[in-house]
Amino acid sequence: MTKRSYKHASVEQAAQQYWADAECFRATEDPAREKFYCLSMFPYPSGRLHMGHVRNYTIGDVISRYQRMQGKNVLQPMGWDAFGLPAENAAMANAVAPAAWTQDNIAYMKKQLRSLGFAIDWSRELATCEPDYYRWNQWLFLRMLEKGIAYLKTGTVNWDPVDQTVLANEQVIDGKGWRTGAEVEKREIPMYYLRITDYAEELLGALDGLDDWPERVRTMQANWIGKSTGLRFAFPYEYRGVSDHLWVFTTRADTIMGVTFCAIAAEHPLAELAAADNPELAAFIAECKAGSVMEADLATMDKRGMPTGIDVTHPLTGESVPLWVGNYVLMGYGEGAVMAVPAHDERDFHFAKQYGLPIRQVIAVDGETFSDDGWQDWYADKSQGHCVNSGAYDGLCYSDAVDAIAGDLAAKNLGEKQTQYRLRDWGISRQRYWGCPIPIIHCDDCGPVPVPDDQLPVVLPEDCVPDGSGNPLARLEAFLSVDCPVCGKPARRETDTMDTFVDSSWYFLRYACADTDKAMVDERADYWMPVDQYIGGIEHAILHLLYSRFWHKVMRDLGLVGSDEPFTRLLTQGMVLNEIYYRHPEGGRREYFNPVEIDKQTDEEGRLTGATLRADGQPVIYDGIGTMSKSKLNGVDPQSLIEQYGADTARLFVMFTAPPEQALEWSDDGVQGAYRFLRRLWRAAQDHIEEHAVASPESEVDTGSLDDRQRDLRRKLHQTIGKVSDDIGRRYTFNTAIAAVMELLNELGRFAAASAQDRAVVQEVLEAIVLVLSPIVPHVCHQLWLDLGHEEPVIDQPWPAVDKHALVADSVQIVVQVNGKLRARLDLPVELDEEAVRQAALSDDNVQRFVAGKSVRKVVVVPGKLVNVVV
RNA sequence: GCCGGGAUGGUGAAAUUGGUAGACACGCCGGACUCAAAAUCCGGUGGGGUAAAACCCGUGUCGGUUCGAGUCCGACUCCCGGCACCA
Repeated sequence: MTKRSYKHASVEQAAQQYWADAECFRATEDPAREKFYCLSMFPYPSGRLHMGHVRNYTIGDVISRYQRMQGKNVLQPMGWDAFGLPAENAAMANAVAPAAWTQDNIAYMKKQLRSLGFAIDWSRELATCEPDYYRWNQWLFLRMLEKGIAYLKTGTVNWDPVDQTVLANEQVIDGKGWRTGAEVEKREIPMYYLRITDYAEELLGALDGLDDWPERVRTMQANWIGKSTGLRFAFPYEYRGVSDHLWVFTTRADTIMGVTFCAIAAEHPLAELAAADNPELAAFIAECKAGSVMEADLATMDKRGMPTGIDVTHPLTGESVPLWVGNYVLMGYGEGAVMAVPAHDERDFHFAKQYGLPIRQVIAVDGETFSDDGWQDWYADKSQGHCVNSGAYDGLCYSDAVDAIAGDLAAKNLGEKQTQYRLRDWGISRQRYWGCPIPIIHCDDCGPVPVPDDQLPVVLPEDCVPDGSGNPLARLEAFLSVDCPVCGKPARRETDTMDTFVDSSWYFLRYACADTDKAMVDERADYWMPVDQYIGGIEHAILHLLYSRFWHKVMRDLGLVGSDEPFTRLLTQGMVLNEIYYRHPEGGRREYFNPVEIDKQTDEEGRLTGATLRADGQPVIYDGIGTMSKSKLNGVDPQSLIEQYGADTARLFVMFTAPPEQALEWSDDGVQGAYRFLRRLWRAAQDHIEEHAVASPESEVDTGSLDDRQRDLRRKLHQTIGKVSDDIGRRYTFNTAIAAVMELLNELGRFAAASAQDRAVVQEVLEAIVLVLSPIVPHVCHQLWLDLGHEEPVIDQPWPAVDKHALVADSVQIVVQVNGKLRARLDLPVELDEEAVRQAALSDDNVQRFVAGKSVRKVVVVPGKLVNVVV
């Protein structure tokens, strides 16, 4: 029976059946073997896979299968980041419990993942919404409370005054509540925080050791931690007969003599005090409390302020300095108060111009003239210049001035040098239902009391349907009512749940020992950890990856894990982007539409002029392109692609279309090409097998008696093996690896096999192609490997080796340039020395045309590559 | 606003260490096969120029370094990601 045509459905089903029956992907701890832990960021079960998932998990699968062929003991697990806001939104929209919605989604998406043939050990599957998992969030939280790493303080949240509920940043659109359209307010509430700032120094310093992380991620984390050394110092003041100090922090102590005012946040105690008998100021402070808490909003709003009427005293000059309330000063940073030096801080400059406050130059740069008409960048450049108008400090450079000023303030007990971090402690309290309950009981007599370990887990009731106004747990008496563990009196449970980043900060440890109910992690975690390769979207470069590092170090300090860092090598996948369309009905919430439902109108140059919803023909708003997300409904479901072309084509296409780190605007142009390639490979193999079987197979290539054609093909083959090994193993440029194999297959197509030796070479080429493609398109390679005459499956084969003897070539192409412009290409024997190459280049006819009549100033020879004649 | 990244043919992209710009594909054009279509195969395809070549121009914009710049440096434009409660 011949297998003339490629039937992806049956090929893929058979391969997947084989892997399942043989339990190929079940990983077992084996200290004798080198382990490789390959981890992809687990998905949020939003409903269906989107192309970003397919890309992410295909990358992980290619690396896993490649490492397996390198002989490693590979673990590739999968699970579900199952708590989160979209489940509550779905509950509101469809009146279905988040738990049921989430379980349905998991079941569907798991089926989709299985159909893609990923080499996943499903026996370790977990979901963060299972009590067996989240009880350990609660357990570790209690350990953190004991160690003082977790603590209670107030934090600011977005408050919807109509729904009487806390809003996520995502639910605030243009400063208004997404459902009610009401103007959002800030509100202070008690929250639990984790002292990530205690680990700031280690989190920063250890970035240097993460050599196999992308440079950009390390830079972003370093900037996020934002270490700066500066001066914390005080402006003494007297107000209503009380003497006190206004403390501020600055990194520019050298400009202290240029202070012309100070500014405090609206929430600063001094502002409240001053507002007590100043209705205008009270109104302004109330105004400052409107709007969202998002930093992007705070940083882009109009800078506004109002004087408090209080004067503070400059600690060095004794001058009176007016104190303002500024809407741009954040209570959460530093002291909630800043010194303002309009001449040398751009924000202060514009604020001073707006309110007519004095601007005093105290730094000068030779050759530059200061003018308060407009801002110039050198005003704030601390790398040049010296102090002026600064009395005793005149002439000093930045660092000398800072030292001198810090010394003088320290002598007066009014200041000290301080290291400051931009990083803030991690607030984990969420006023939401679908999350891990915070294990605290509130007692009128005893205050907040930790739930005793033997009462864990605090199980989240699963039959609630949130309605958008507050947390349904707060109305659930069966959950709320509990006796105080300390005094036994009736008390109430905490209703806040944990930030879902807690769930995702340690799930990779749990995969190593998902079945234990005795402990959070056991000794198997130390076999698999650290993760050798972590793969996930670049959008997680800071928060998730920083929180995980922090959590890991806390667990290390509690003696639970042996490693310092969780992820050895990191690959940050570029986002898969798609167009975004929405409508915004008057007074209602935004309604998004999937791009496949949209008809676009363009002008003759292809520019978008309008867009309408196909269903009703009415216009929709185009909102640019952006990441595929549940909330913007612009995801592309891979299902139809898999059904039409098969998993291998889907995998090949996403890996071929762009390098993994690059962002990708979604288009399925080119899927045909991937499918065509697999069919060509299939037919090339089947044609060969038929012929080979008929004309007595001579399976071994006799490398001692090759003709030129055979040698050329084998050279191309071994060049390709070398390139693909480097592209997959080191560079992670899967697209160029695939292109190299395509070139090889094209060359094979031009090779007419006549003799037994020809067919042996063809067999060698086909086997190598199947081996190197098997991590990318494992199903078709599984079948072809068997068809090529092997008993053992390709999954258990070692990666092919380069035959260095096959790479040897007689001639090399040398490029000849004249003044850097290409003028000739010469095929020259490889053994030619530099002088001979120079002569050959100069004597070329076309080179002569450009050299004739001019004098040769210089000849640059790059051996084996290029000659550049400079005239 | 701040931090990080990106921009190369009609399209996705390649060029790994400063050394041939556009590999490999998609699309399109032409041809073969076919009663016809699909599929498949062969050829062409950055722009200008030529009978064909030669040659000229060309990697977001402007400037610089270099024998030589897509690649390095400076300034800018636009797009994407993150900004602590989307995950």
